[in-house]
Amino acid sequence: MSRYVPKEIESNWQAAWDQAAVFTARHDPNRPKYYVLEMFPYPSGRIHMGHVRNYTMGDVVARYKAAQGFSVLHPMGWDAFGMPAENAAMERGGHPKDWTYDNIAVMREQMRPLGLSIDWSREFATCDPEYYGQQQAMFLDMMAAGLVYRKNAVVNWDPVDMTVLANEQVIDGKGWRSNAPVERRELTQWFFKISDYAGELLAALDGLKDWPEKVRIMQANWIGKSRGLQFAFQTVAAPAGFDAFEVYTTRPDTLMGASFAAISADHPLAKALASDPKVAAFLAECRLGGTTAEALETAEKIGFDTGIRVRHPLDASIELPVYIANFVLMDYGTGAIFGCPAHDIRDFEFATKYGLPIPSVFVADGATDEPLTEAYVPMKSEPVRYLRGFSGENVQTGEAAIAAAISHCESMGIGRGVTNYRLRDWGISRQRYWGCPIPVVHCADCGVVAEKKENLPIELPYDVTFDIPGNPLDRHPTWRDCACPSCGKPARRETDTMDTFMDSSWYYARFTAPHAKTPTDAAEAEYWMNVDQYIGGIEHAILHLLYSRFFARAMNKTGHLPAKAIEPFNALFTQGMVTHEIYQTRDDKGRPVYHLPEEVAERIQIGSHMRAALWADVFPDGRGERSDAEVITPLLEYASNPENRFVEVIPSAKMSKSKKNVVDPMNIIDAFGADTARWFVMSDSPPERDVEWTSAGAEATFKHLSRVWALCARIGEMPADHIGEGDDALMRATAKAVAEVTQGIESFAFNKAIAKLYEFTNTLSRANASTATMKHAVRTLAQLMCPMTPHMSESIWTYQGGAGLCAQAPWPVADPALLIADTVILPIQINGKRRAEITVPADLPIAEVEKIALADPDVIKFLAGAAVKKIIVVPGRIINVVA
RNA sequence: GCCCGCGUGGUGAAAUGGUAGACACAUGAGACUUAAAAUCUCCCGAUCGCAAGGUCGUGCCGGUUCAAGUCCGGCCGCGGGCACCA
Repeated sequence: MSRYVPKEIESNWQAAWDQAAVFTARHDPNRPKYYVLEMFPYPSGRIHMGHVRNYTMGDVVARYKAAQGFSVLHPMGWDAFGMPAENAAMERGGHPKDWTYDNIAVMREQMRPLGLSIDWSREFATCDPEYYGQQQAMFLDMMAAGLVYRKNAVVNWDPVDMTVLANEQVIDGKGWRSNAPVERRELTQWFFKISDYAGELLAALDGLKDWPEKVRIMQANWIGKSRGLQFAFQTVAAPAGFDAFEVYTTRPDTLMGASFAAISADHPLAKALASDPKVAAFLAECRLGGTTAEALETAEKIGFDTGIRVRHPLDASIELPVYIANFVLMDYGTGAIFGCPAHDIRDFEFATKYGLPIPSVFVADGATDEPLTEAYVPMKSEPVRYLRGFSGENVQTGEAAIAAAISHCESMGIGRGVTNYRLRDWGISRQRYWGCPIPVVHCADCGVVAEKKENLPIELPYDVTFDIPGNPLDRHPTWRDCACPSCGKPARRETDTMDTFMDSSWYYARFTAPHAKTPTDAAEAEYWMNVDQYIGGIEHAILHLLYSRFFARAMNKTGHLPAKAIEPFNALFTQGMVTHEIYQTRDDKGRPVYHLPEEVAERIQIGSHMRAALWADVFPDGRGERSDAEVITPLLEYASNPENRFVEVIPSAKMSKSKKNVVDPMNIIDAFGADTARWFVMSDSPPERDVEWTSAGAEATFKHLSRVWALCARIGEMPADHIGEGDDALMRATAKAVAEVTQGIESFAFNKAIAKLYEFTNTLSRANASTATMKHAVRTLAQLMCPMTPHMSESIWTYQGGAGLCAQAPWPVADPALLIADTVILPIQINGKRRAEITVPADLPIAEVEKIALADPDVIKFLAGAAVKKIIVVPGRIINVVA
């Protein structure tokens, strides 16, 4: 065994694993299965450090579970549809399909040298017709099951690019590409009835014990359950057919504070009034501006008095004006509200603007009834004194009063208690080319007709161009024009494609039978589902994970997944980002200029602060071939002159091309090997937290692995008959390492597992034990490191006489007897301060321990004659003497 | 505005209510070397002390407890999610 040169071993071991088909997932009914999945990548072009961290984490779990005897499924694929491919075609020419598959080829080749234990035979891309054809089949099944429908919806429309924009693509009210002002447009779109499942998706969150609490809370907030009263306002002087309209409120206890009613600009009553040009003009005004959060926040609250009045449901003598208001949403509740300015900030603003009365319903307990200068909105659990309404003069909390108000109204025949959800139906139509075509046909006679299943997949045509704005499918006559599947007459294919979130909502199920002629295979799904461990970024906490949970239910309803798979991910882990410093200088106008890490010289400490300089500033003719020693003096000289230009170092920033702080994993693998990259991203920081990539850290990792390598070589050269004294101690240390590393991996505390491996390595390198014990210890070390550093582990394993492949060796088990210490060191506290320490047999009775403790000279010294009031002995832990 | 989470050395971080800072990075000192690199050894929270050792110390204030980084209450700061949701 010579020097540690990763390049010489890594590709060989990868070939050995491939040859032995070690990572092929096998449906073995006699073994428990384990399905570990990392969120599959978008083929953007190159892999980045975030991928390395994500897939290494999954790989550690996969390799560990395999060593434990599980039949492991660890697949990989590509989330391959989406806009970047079209943008690339528009900007650089070429075809989205070619761009995508080229990227996939590059990234697959970049992933191979990482040595991941992936079953590549199951690989697919969502843009493969074999995949999206099955997705179309499921769409038809779900349509037949009533889970899909069409309706009009307001969207952000870019009039130049002629396409719908997602909210994220609207910047300052303008299209991100075209820079044209975005319009709100009503389009007929396809929707999934996810709202039907709102209650179930919320309730089932409680069962997801192995999901991060944070993600469950985020989903619960997103689903947004509320309980309230829905009732009808009887109208006065309204058009025919509008004798009444429904409103919804979560604060029915404030009903006596009503001073107006307001309806959405999209409300049927508003539309009925639009024959009045003034109303029509107001509605048009409401439609201006985007639907983004930003646009809404800055938008002024405006209203239009319709002249219509409604009667207060609790007191018919009170008449309230009806406004059309731009802040009332049609798709939440009933699209109409009652305004209670005294106890709602927004209503207060509105009432003040339009000079409406502001009657109070309650005041803070103990407060006097004074006119309000701002809305008084107590917490639901805050006690208040009711002035008017259902509670009389009682002091009550909002929660109790709300419940009382609902039952009071119900008993009087005014409305009913209703549960509402914020979650809206999932709009999946995209006016885009590079997505899964929606398999329906529009026929003049038959209407919307589902495509026949035998015609699937409806494949995307290749002969399209992106030189004109809009969806190329719309102007592709031979693809667009087709025969009606029902009557055979000429008809028009749906040219919208599906939201790419559809593609990622079921790929985990497809991996269980990637080549099946149906979307899934019942026997395979039964064996492999659910995903036992899912790993990915927190950015998918809501949309992807919620859609997948819904889609699994929809697949179950249409017979594509067993009932046990309606929650497809048993355990979820959300990993942090890999960050890196940003190096910034400023140009003459003070604008930031970013620099690549390799442009920046090592930092020099001058006095109390660190200074970083650009190589180019220190060596105007370039660094050339200067050695590290040759640069240090010029660097020091440069750094010591504060007149010089220095680089501002901004730590812990997300890696991004524009900030030039991206570290290419390929460079790291070239320089140090995959094992170093893998070990580094798993060490130091807890996996859920961000980890900062530092070149010093990477080098230190490489040095450590080199030390392990050298240690292994040294043990390999020990004479076979060497007898040492430390056998028992080393056996104990080995058992302890096995227990602690296992515990670390089990609990996703990879940083702690690695800390324990450092500790064990240090112990082993200082040990003087017999050759057999040393060899056993180093083989165990190789096994424990194997999930993180699989290549090096194989080399050590083989060199030390391990049988077969380390990757296939059973995970070591610690002998419990070796984990129990004979003696323990007990610190002694006196009044809570540590004063002494005693070593006693581990099984010594408490009474004996007390005796020894009280006889200890240090204890006697610190007690200084004071009487002992109490002595607490925590066995194996600590002794506290209270005086 | 509402809902979460987090504040520990120069840095990344450990710590079932039981010895705060494991493990590692950086810095410093030393060994080896003609020299450098590499490698190895030691120190490394603050403060007082020659030392032994003492005192203080987990954002701030208070509480519970024999014992609090950890539990409870109130502040301050940072981060994340949601938001015309009636």
